[in-house]
Amino acid sequence: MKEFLKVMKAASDPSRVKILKMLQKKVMCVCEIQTVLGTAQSTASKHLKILEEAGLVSSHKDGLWVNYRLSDGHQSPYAANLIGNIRHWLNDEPEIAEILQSLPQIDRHTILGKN
Amino acid sequence: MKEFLKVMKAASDPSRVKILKMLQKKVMCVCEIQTVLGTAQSTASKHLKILEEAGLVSSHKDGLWVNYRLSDGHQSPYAANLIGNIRHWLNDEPEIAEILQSLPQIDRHTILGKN
DNA sequence: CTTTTATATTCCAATAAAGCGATATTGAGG
DNA sequence: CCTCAATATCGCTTTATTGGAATATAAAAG
Repeated sequence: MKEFLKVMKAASDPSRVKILKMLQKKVMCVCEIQTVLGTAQSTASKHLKILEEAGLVSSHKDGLWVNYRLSDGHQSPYAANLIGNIRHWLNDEPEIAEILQSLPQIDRHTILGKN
Repeated sequence: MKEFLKVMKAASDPSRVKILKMLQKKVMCVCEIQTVLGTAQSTASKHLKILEEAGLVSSHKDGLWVNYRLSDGHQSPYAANLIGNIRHWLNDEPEIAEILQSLPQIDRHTILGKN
């Protein structure tokens, strides 16, 4: 039950839904996600933690960066189901479509004015 | 997006999940649900409202009683999906199994010592 | 039209969640 | 080592959510 509730709870916040939709397009680091969401860095990091603990997202370090990607769902059948469904859900929501369109311009190396 | 969030939020409370699992077995009135959950009447009523607004449950009056049943999901594809999946989810959770087993003994006419 | 019964709603207290700034951690590079 | 960059965690405030008691509504029965 707790496992199920974690997934539902993780999926019931707009910022986290946006993150899931972004990660459906590409692997991203925290600073990229933070930029797209327009939140503080700590906020983005916390959302990612919640998603990861629900089994919806996985991370792995690459030097200073932490890359987040959609989970393959092996941790939780509930997570697996949601990951599969959300792929074709919400794509027509203006809020989401706009974000997805902006993704190609988001690059970790140009975020803090480097390069 | 709001529609999706409503469904996820409705499904992220243990009492509401229990209600969904109960209604999978039979149509129930508020006082029966209240009894099984062991909560105040207002609490049960409020949970049912949240479930109904998410499109997960529907109600219809029968005299003084209000009968609640699982929705057919036509209001929301997200609700429809959850209703379909939850049917075979969580059945092995002790917390849920116990409730489901107790359902046959629950009857609105005997709840307040009447009969 | 008053009373009773099942449910809905309102109000309030307690708990949880979200956001942010500040600080801590961790890894890379001098 | 010392510093810098990316991320994580902590402390705090604001806002939601939950639960129950009390009250309101609505239908049935006298």
